[in-house]
Amino acid sequence: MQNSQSSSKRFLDIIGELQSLISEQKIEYGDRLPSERHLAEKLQVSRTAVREALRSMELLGLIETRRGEGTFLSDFKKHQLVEVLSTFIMQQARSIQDVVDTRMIHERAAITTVTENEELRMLPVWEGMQSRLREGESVFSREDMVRETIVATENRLSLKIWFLLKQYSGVSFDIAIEADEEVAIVHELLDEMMAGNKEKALICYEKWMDQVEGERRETE
Amino acid sequence: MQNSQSSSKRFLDIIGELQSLISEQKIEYGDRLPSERHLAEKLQVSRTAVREALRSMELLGLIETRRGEGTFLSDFKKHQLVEVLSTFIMQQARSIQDVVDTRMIHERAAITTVTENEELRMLPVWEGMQSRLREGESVFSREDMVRETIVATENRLSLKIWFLLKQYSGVSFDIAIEADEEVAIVHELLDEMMAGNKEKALICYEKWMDQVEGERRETE
DNA sequence: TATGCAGGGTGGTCAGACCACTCTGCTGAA
DNA sequence: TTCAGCAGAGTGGTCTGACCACCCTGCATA
Repeated sequence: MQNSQSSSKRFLDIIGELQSLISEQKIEYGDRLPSERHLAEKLQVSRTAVREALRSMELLGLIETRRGEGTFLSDFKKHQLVEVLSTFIMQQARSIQDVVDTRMIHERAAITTVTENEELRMLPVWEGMQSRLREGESVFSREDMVRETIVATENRLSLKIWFLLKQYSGVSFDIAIEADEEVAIVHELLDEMMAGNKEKALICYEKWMDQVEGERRETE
Repeated sequence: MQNSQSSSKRFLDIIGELQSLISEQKIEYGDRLPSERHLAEKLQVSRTAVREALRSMELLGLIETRRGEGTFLSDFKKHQLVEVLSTFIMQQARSIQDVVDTRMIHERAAITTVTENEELRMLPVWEGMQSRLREGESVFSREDMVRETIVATENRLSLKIWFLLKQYSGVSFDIAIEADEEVAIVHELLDEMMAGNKEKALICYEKWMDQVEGERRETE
């Protein structure tokens, strides 16, 4: 009938038709969709098929169902988002290097943002980190350091993406900063950040990451 | 029974049980799952319910179904990823500003990468852009300019994320670079990039974005 | 006027049936 | 003996019709 998968994947077609219907009828986020029975009749398929499509959409957060009330379009325009993300995820074919590179893009951006913003530089969290470093608290991990920096930027989207990439890249990130050398580098990084030296802070970051990378290779 | 949604969302429970079953029985990626009928019997639910769960998982790319053969566990370690993604997507709570900021993070990173890499700076695409700018070709849009820069970095993941964010941010990006002022800025940006002046290139970029932002506000 | 109940609509679930497809193993012909 | 071809079992895909649990509304009753 249409693309490669053709006969199979009817529920994907139904999802597509639902999306069309939503845009045609200008259904806004929070509005109610037609009932399952009406949809089945309108699309000329069984209620079973409609439900399979709806459940999938629900799992993706596109819709929300309330028994006795109906099915509602979730707010936000997540549709394309989900679509792109899922194709990206499903295709995989992603070289691990891209994931690492992209993760570092977000990390560098956070360092830059903090370093260039005086208010952010004065946050108590940095002092806390340095004292924890000095005292050699093993609870202070690489992940903590980077995460707090991104948190400080207050860009929660970047934080989410970073978190996701971190899991993906499979790097042993949840490791305490203990080795003297590493402690020194991170200390320097923090110093430069708090001093507002963007270039130097970034250089420290690169040094740090190089070291982490070297360590990873050794353990292979 | 369990969390807030309780009675509703049975299919979510089923998904959970399936995941348990998969890990218990050590089903590897590519292996076949028990048939829908067997699962229904094992989990003591109807085949309908099992199917709704399976279709959801299929849409997420966790499994793959082949008529006449069975249901197979997809490869890749998508599970956590999808989990993170869905919570991220479902929660929304995303301010549009975060989206714009994050998009710019990727754009700045691409400019930086190109500017710092001599090989990338020598790509013919930049010359082409400048001549197109000079000749005032309206086919040359803001989107083209930025996209090509990210393409040049060869980080396809970053490109995907950028593309996604661009769609989201709702900025009129598919606009030709025509105004004299804008042409001049982009020209300068390209010049600085090709000269390898990272700082100046980034300053140009900020100038450009400020102008685009100002323009957007005017048309509101 | 205010309370409470009944009915209709909605999603949630189920059993059972049939179809289309794939694989396997048996049967019969070469 | 070998191999082509067919039949059957098993699988996902779809549909029907039914019942349940729940929510809302409006009407009847106190």
